[in-house]
Parts: sequence; structure tokens; C-alpha cells
Amino acid sequence: MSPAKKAKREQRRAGKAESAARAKRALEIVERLDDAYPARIELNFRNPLELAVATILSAQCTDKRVNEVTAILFEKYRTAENYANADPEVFQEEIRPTGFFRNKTRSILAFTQALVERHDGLVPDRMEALVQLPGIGRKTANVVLGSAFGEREGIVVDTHVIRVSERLGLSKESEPEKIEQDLMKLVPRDEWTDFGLRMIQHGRYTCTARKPRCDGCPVEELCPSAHSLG
DNA sequence: CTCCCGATAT
DNA sequence: ATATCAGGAG
Repeated sequence: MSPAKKAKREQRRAGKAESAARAKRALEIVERLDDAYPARIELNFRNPLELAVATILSAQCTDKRVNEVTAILFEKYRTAENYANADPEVFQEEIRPTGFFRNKTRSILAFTQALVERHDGLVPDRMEALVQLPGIGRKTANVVLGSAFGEREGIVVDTHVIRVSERLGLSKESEPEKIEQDLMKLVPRDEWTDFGLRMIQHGRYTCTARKPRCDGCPVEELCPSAHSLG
């Protein structure tokens, strides 16, 4: 066998070992997050429609504030028809504290109008249908699928998951879709939904954006960034 | 890539 | 002062 071919084979072997080590480390991270955080959504909701609306409202806003707004909102708007027929001027004021209120009003009214027109007022339980709806991107679709329907079509990749995945070295990608693909390869499908929820908990309370609390972090030993961060 | 919104933590 | 907060559309 030629030296060149031999070197190539050795390189492949090393590559396999490396990816196996990466997979093992990922599973260890999954396990530790499982012990450290509840797989819990902090947005309040009682059905898929409420979760979809709450998730749209949650963009660039704390869930605490979203919950304050939806506590009142969900009593008035109980069906997709209720939202679809709402006066935009009035609705805008009702959700104003969540910020981006003009865009969110447009999104929610267009979303619910599309629900009435295309889906008999019901939130669809398939990714393909959800992302066709105005105001619903893949992130919101994954939230609704995973936590309202118990589906396992993907992993929620929001601002927290992007940051934590990068810091933990679980993905070197910058686009959310590609990060999601990397995570789906590393995490068992049964864990997809809960893993996303725990990554968000971790990002909110420990691996925070500004000043991460590496002391007491459940995955500190497994984190390549632990030293360079606070 | 920018824009949308304003409160809050650092 | 300014980066950030469960994003999506143009």
C-alpha cells in the first residue's frame, strides 16, 4: 500500500475517533443539563393557540412580561376568530408592553387570519404547515410542536440555544437551522424537546449573555469556553 | 443585512 | 452608555 493511501486511512481513523469523542461529550452534557434543570416552559399557556401567540410575543421580551400581558389577553381572545376579527389599534395597545408591538400585532392578526382561512381556525401540528403561516418561523414552530403537540420534529434554537451551543462547542455554525442540524445529530431524538427547554434554562440562569456564572455551572468541566468567560 | 420597541442588567 | 431580552419579515 502506498504511503499516501496509508496516511489517508490514518486520517480517517482519527476523524472517526474525534467525532465519537464529540458525541460522547455531548451526551454527557445532555445528562448533566437533565439533572440540573427542569424541562419546563416559563410561558403560560393552555392550548396550542395560546402557546403560539405567547411565543410570538416573547421576541426580545422577558417571558415574565409576556405572562403579565397574556394573563389578560387570553381571557378576551379565546379562538383564532377572536384574534382575526380584532381591531388592530386596540390589539396593539393590549400587547404594547411586550415591545415590537406593531410588528407583533401584524404577525398575530395575520397568523390567526391564516389559521381561519387555511386550517379551520386550528393550529396545525406539522412543521411544513406551521412555517407557511405568517409570523411563524422555525423557532416558534418547534416550540409549538414540541410543547403543545408532543411532536419531535426538531430542536428549538433561540437566542439562548445559539449562545450556549457556541460556548459549549456543540456547533460552529451561525445560522440557527445549521445549529439545529448539528444538535439533532448529537442528541437522541427522544430528548430533543426537553434538551431545548433545558438549554434555554441554562442560558437564562447560568450561561447568561453578559456575565455567565461559570462558578457552579453544571457543565463547566465540559465547556471549552469556561476559562475565557467570566 | 436592517428594522421593529422599551425595560432592565451590567 | 449599551447589550440584551424564548424572532421574523423585507
